[in-house]
Amino acid sequence: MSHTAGVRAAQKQRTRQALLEAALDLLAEQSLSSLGLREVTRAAGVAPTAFYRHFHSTADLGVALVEEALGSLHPLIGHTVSAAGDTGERIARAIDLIARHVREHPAHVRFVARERNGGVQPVRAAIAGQLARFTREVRTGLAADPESAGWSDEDLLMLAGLYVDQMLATAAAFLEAEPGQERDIAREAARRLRLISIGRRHWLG
Amino acid sequence: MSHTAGVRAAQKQRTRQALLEAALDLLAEQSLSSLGLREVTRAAGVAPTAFYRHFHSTADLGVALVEEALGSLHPLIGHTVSAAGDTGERIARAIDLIARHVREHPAHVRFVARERNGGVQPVRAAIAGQLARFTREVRTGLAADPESAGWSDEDLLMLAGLYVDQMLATAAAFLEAEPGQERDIAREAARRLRLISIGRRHWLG
DNA sequence: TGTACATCAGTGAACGCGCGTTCACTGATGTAC
DNA sequence: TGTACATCAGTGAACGCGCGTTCACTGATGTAC
Repeated sequence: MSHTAGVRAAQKQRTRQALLEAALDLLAEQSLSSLGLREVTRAAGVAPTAFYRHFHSTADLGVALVEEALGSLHPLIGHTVSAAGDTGERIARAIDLIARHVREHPAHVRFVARERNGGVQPVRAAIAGQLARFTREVRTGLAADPESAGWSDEDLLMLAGLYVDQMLATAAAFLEAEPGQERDIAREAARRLRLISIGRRHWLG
Repeated sequence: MSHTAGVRAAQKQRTRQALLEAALDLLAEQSLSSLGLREVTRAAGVAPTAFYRHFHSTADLGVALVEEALGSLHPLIGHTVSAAGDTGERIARAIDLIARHVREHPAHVRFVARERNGGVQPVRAAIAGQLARFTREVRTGLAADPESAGWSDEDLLMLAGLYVDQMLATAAAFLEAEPGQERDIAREAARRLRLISIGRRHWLG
């Protein structure tokens, strides 16, 4: 393990990860614009000054969290949109996927929901950028569907945006749910998606 | 003007209003969870300690801001939902109304969008409460429409929720708009509402 | 109308505390030969 | 493999500053007679 290309680099990554995780933890109960650098380093178990070896500021750390929270989700999107099955099955599967993601990564989801309209501009911009990418990916998935024959690109983007917004709203609803309410939220979300699907089917003509 | 029932009370109201306005101003660029009491009193031109004569904390002030931002909107809602005209006209009018409201009260709208998922629980709860009220009011408006014959109350609530979420998303989009982009945002919002209306028309059967 | 007392919105000094940032440092890791 | 030097992630002391909260106060407004 002497020259495995970076004992030092690996340790640096570990500290960076500790900072990100400590921050995410603290963000369960506050927003980024009130998150303190000392708070984060204290929770991560390093000296305050170590922070500067990794980030310029908490806003900078926030942008890194956006990448961590949303960057890995892109493959999943295309997969879900272009899945097989009839409308009802696809809706059920999409909602299941959201529910599982919220269960497994509640802190990341909360962070994105909170900072999407939050007080830190670069983070807002980073989230908007990722969501715009999701919207384009969903659009591409929808375009491949025979049901989209005759649709303009503009209309496909509109529909994709509607779906992406709906995903986020559903995720946020799962987050706020009392234990036991999840089924109601899933049913309401399914109904909304069904209505949108019906609108889609009758959009032309 | 000696005993017009409250020179003192009137002055107190004026100070309270100055605090609310100063806070709203400061919240253009940060979120409530990082808003300081001293910051607010400085901007309002009173001593820090004066704050306590009006609010327990900035969270308490936030709840008052929610009331100010959303409380007066309820009459407007019913009015808009049960307006005359065909679908296209009603959609155009609703979006116009949102655009004007955002233009006239940008700070209030930004505050609500930001704190809806923000880091201050009582404020989040207050906003959720107001939005739930809006949803019920829209539902009542929709129920009066002949097009809603045969709809279950659950489905009407779902549709109302979809509309309310859409209103908020549109308002948030107007807020972020560069000058000149407003028309594009209005067109996209109209398209979304049209698709939802089509879904509504074909929901049964 | 005039007087004497009560109320209470806003003041200003003081407190202890945690903040972000600077700086020179240490010592393990990396590199050249 | 061994040695000598360079790099750099993390440290710890120190700084000035603004924070939220307490307290006793002041003086205009309100009330009772």
